[in-house]
Parts: sequence; structure tokens; C-alpha cells
Amino acid sequence: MRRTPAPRPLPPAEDQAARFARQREADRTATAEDYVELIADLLRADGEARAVDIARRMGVSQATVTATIGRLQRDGLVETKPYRGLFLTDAGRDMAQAAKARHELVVRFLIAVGLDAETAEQDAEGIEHHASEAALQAFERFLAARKAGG
Amino acid sequence: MRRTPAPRPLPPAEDQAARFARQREADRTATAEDYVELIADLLRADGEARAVDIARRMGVSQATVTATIGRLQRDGLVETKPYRGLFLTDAGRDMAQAAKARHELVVRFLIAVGLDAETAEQDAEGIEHHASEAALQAFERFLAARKAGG
DNA sequence: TCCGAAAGTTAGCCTAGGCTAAGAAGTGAT
DNA sequence: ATCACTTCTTAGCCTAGGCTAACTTTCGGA
Repeated sequence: MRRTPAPRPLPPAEDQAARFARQREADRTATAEDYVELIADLLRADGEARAVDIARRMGVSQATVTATIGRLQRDGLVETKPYRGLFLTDAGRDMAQAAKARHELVVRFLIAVGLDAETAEQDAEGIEHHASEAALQAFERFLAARKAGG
Repeated sequence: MRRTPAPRPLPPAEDQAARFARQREADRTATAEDYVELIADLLRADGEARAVDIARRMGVSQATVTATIGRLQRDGLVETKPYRGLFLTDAGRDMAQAAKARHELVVRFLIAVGLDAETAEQDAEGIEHHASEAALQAFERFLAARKAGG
């Protein structure tokens, strides 16, 4: 029982820097993914996506939604007409679909490893943006194995 | 084989808004956690934490480090003397220790579910900030069970 | 000792993503 | 058709977290 468990040396600075850089990249796309995912859900559920509903569901002001939508439009993810509802471009739809699939996979995975549904839903919101393709595949394999094995 | 898999209704707006709010809260603390964790690592490995090394390992400029350290100092996590190294306050040490424990738990967990070590390290960087206490406990249980069962 | 390189800071700029307050545009009921 | 209400936008502000360029301080070697 030693006090210094494992004086693991620090990773090479370049590796660590690369990880943080990828991290910041993921942070940048997270907002866009959350928005298009929500817009897709609203379009499916209500037939339209209105700024006021997005504001309510994101827990932010309408002014913030207007500004964010502007960025999404600039980035070619949504289309808007002033005072009209929002629509997703092809790119937006693709992103939404991928985000939704990731989200649901992460939720199912978290529940499978023993988390309650409510917390799984909460944590998935953050984790989905930081799980790599490799991680998602590992989650899929895990779920498949669990299903097969019982 | 239906085209519309499950027209799952949207969650209540308030619940969803609360989740996003907690999400934003986690995002705000993530930077602080990353910094104090790195500072603790540097102190342990090198005996001192210098801004230039933090800049190198975070992949940002020294000016960015200076600004961020200023915020950490304002928030009572680090202590600095101009042109001298950095030191953690008690609060900073606590945060660093918790962050490190979370980080390593997430890495071990990701490896246990089939991820390679390199990707686990990368993904943990993002996931550690978004896993709730309940999730971390679930990960612990999973690892314990895996160890017991084989 | 002193002087050049390395380290740290400061100034000034930028974007994302929050906010409030106020005004403009659309909509529904009478 | 009008008027009140809702929705959307605009203006102006803020913080976090990036950047470069220029300046200051420290430190080590000749």
C-alpha cells in the first residue's frame, strides 16, 4: 500500500496538445449538433421548428436563438425566411440524423452499464459530442454482446 | 420493418432545458478542471508548473495561459506570484484530485468496454467532464463486476 | 558582470454564446 | 379592418477563451 500509486510519466506534450485541440474542435461543433438535432425533433413532432420553442427547450432567450440560428445558416445547416419557421438543409439533416443516432446509442449504452434512464439521458447530452467513432463502435459491440449473451 | 421507428414524443420542455443548462454548467467548469489537473501533474512530475509548459501541453499560446490562470486565481484555485511558478490552493488540489480520479476511471472503463488505450485517453478527455456521479459509480460497479467475473 | 535567450505579461483583436430591453412583424379574435 | 398578443429581430452589453505583437523580467553562460 504505497502512497504514490503510479508515478506515471506525463504523455508527450505534442500528443497531449493534439488531444486538447481535438477536444476544442468537438466543443465547437457541439452547439450546432444540439440545435439541428432539436430542430429535426421539432419538425418531426410538430411539423415546424419555431425559434420560441427552441428557446424554451434549450433554456435560453429568443435573442440567443436568433444569433445561433444565424451561425447555423451561415454554416449551411439551416435555412430560414424571416418570421418563418426553420428548415434543415441536406447537410443539416445529415448532421441531425447522425447526432440523433449517436445520442440514442449513448443512452442505450449508459442504461446497459447500469445507469438509470433519467441520468443516462442527461449524461448522454454531454458525452455524445465527445465519443469518437471508435468509441461508438465499441458501445455497439457491447450492446450486441449483451443482447446475445443475456 | 416500419420507416418510422418510434415517434417518441419530445421530453417536457422544462426537463430538456434543465439538461441543457446543466450541460452548459459542465462546459464552464471543464477548462478549470483541465488546467488544475495538468498543473497538478506538472507539479508532481517536474516539481513546478510553468506557464510555458502548460501552453505547450494544452496547445495554446502563452498569452492564453496567462489569461486563463488569471481566471483560476480569481476563482481561488491557483496562486501565483508574477514571473514565478504556479501553485494550487487547497480548493485547486481538491479539484485536481477529483478530476484525475474521474479521468482515470473513465479511461479504465472505456478500455474495459473494448476501446484501445489511445482512443480511450482521447475520449476520456471530453467524457470525464460530462459523466455524473451516478455514471461514475456505474462505471466503478462495471469494472468491479468485470474483475470479479473475468 | 552583462547580455542574450527564454519566460511571462500586456495590449488589442476576434468569435461563440449568453443576457436584457426595445422595436418590428405576423396572427387571431372581435 | 383593427387591435392586442405573440413571435422574431435588433441593438447593446457581457464573459470565456482563442490569437499576435510588443514589451518586461528572469536567468544562465561567457
